[in-house]
Amino acid sequence: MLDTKYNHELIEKNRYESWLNHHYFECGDTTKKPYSIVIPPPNVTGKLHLGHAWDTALQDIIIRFKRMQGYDCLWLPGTDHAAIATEAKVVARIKEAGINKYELGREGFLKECFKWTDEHKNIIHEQWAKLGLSVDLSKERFTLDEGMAKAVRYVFVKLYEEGLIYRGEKIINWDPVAKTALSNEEVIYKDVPGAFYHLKYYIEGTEDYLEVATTRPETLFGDTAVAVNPDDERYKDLIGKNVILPIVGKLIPIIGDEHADPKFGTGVVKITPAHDPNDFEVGLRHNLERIKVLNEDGTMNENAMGYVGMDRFSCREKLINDLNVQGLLIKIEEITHSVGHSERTDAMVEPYLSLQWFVKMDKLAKRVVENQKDKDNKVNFIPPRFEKIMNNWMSDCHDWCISRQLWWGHQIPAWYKDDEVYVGMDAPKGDGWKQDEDVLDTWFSSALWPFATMGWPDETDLYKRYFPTNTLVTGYDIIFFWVCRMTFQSLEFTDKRPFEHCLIHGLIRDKLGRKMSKSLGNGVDPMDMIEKYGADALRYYLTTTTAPGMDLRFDEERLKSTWNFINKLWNASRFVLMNIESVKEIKLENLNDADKWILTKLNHTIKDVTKYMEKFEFNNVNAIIYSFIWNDFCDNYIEMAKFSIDDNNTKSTLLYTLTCILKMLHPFMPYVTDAIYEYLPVKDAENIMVSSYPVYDKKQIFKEEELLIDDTIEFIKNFRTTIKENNISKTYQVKLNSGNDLIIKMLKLKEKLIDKDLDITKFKVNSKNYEAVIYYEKVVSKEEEALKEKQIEELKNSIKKREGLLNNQNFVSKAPKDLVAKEQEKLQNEKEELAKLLS
RNA sequence: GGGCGAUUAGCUCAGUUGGUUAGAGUGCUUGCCUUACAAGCAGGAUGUCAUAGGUUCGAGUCCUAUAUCGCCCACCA
Repeated sequence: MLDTKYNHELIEKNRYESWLNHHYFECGDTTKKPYSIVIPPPNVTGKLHLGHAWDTALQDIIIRFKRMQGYDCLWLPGTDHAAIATEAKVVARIKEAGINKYELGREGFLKECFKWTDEHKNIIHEQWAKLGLSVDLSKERFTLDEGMAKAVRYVFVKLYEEGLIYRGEKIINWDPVAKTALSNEEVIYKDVPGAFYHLKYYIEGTEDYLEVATTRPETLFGDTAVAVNPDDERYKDLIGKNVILPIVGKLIPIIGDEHADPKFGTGVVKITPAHDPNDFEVGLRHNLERIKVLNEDGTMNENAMGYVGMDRFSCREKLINDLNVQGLLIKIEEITHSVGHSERTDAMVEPYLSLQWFVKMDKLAKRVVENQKDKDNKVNFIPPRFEKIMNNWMSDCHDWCISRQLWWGHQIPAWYKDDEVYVGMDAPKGDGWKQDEDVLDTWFSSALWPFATMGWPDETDLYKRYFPTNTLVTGYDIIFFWVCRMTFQSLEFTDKRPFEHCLIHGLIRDKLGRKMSKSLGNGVDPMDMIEKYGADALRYYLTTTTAPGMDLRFDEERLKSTWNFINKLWNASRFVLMNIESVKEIKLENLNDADKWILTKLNHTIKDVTKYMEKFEFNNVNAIIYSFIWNDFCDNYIEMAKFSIDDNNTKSTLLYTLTCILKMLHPFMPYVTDAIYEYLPVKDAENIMVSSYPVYDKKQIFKEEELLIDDTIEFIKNFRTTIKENNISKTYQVKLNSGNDLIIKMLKLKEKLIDKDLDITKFKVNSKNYEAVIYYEKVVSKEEEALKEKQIEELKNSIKKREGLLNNQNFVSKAPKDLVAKEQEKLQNEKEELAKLLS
């Protein structure tokens, strides 16, 4: 027997271990159809946050649902080495011990990274267990494991051979703190206060100067031209002449280039090809020299003359001062402009000329867009609007900078000897070859996740059976980083989409709608919430409160009310279990009206719930199942069942309905449903998670009884409302013109029934089939008189409106017939009601 | 500059292909310790569905503008 109170802590304790011991999460039953999901591997950088809890709960719901529907389910777990993020954490950790990574050396540092990784994998495992995730741990992978390394090398080599990976000197985003290149996607643009410095670039041999505005004056050491628009009447005659570069004193040409926008600023742009992507392009067109002025750590290099070694920002300050002294500074215009920052280190990113590896995107991206036009092979986004995001990005994206000047990651499979480059799976034979020191962007390996984790490039059984995967679940914030890249790599290398469905969820925000972040201190630890309310409540709350794709404002009050819902389920189960001990087998025969009614409602529920489960609309699942359990099952059926509780048919119905409820809730709240299921005297499986999902059964639809009990409930409600609203004292008597046994019992009318009219205050109560007159002694107060007046007024208005509608020939002829009939019926009812009030 | 989303009860959110009295939870309120549950039961009140037009017999829902908030992308010398 269940305890008197729902105790999530007690229920969830040790249950996960038991599931593991039974190997319920493991895939491999080849008699069934396969269904697969790969987990978005969390970074091994820290603990899981609420977003992870949401994301993984969604996946667990899908996988448990499919498992119960009879699929052989693989939910493949794993973690991501998170190159730059983890390296930054480990660097910080060893720094506390007073060590820097260069002292440790590459090998020693990687050892530290693996140590860190193991620690965090443990934390993640514990948290997955707390959440109750039914991942198949026997298939767990890591983005930096042997198999992934093989796949990564294979892909790199292939793309290189096809000319889709190349090495080139380009302007990339440089993080001076992590001292590595970044991809465009790893740069976060933020609006920060800055300034436009207006400088004088004197024209050679004259007293005239060009006014040049720049936000980064310290780059002037790398200037190799100033550009004006060739159509700009103000300056076009100057093209071909030279200006004197301030401070440096050397001559640089004035060139004409479309890049200079006559309407922007002064219309004159200084050109620094090594430190600006646009200037780089200008430099190419005009064959300009590229002069770097910065070191990797953001200090000024030897080209910065007297400023060598200074940090870029102090250099800027001093330089402006010096320019001012020399009369070369015209003005400083304070502005707010958006400046790129490193996603991980938050350092201001420096556009920087550098030799890096790139993935050429045109062809790969085009294929994604093409594939999305193929109905049978596209990735189906839920909600569909996110497809546009992928298509837009894939239609206009730059080459992907994939090399990182880090140690933690997949080392680039390229070897150099003098001017020779060798790219291959393994090191080339012969002496003198040196492997590229850099590693790959972490997303390069994550992009292969859905197939590389299954053994690809080998044609393993796992790969053949479970790839392509069925569904991927992730947040909209990583569509660019991950979903797009998985899609193009999958199409390129397997000729298949990586997943059939892509369920997109939003971000978790705090109650005020702000992003949860460390700096705001508004983060909520999912483990704290599990401790307070249980994993079941947290999962149900997270996955059912918003529509797909929407952000979620975390509201602890609502989580609390979810706990109440589970408590309700618990108590309903208690009631059932207390009364069905004698049931040895479920027999649904000789049922009474109420039994038939709940079975009918149950089957409607099963049908709708299944429909919405298939569509991943879990908020709609909640709306249906919540009201079925609370309103239909608890408030009405259990109350009615109390009158026939000794009847085995009612017992069977109670048990059967509860079993179906538990099964429908199981994907959402695995712990409590498993615990209650264990107590059922009759069950169809050794464990609820391997039991079969309820199926809609037409034979359990009893239309007539459904209407009858619906009407009975309607009548009971009307009766209670009448009593309450009219303040009718408990001594009332009732003449039941037409009623039924349930009405008498539910309303406890037995002692109050009379069979003749009385000449005292009375109220008529009715529903479609039933009618009663309530008699009681009461003087009507003024308030009640006023209320009555108001009701009459409202009814009259409503009747007038409805008559208008029904007199409208357009409506009568064009609207569906049953709708018109319904309206007529409503009108009739209203008229009767009015007559009653006026009597 | 381009795109996307949101705007519905005090609060947090639903609202299917348009169907005529717009829902839930919470909060508020009235009465109940009715032996599954007071973390509950039985009732009640609360909305110009952001604004303005339009289409339609009928609009929260479709169309066109506008406003406010948020997000993404691009640009920013």
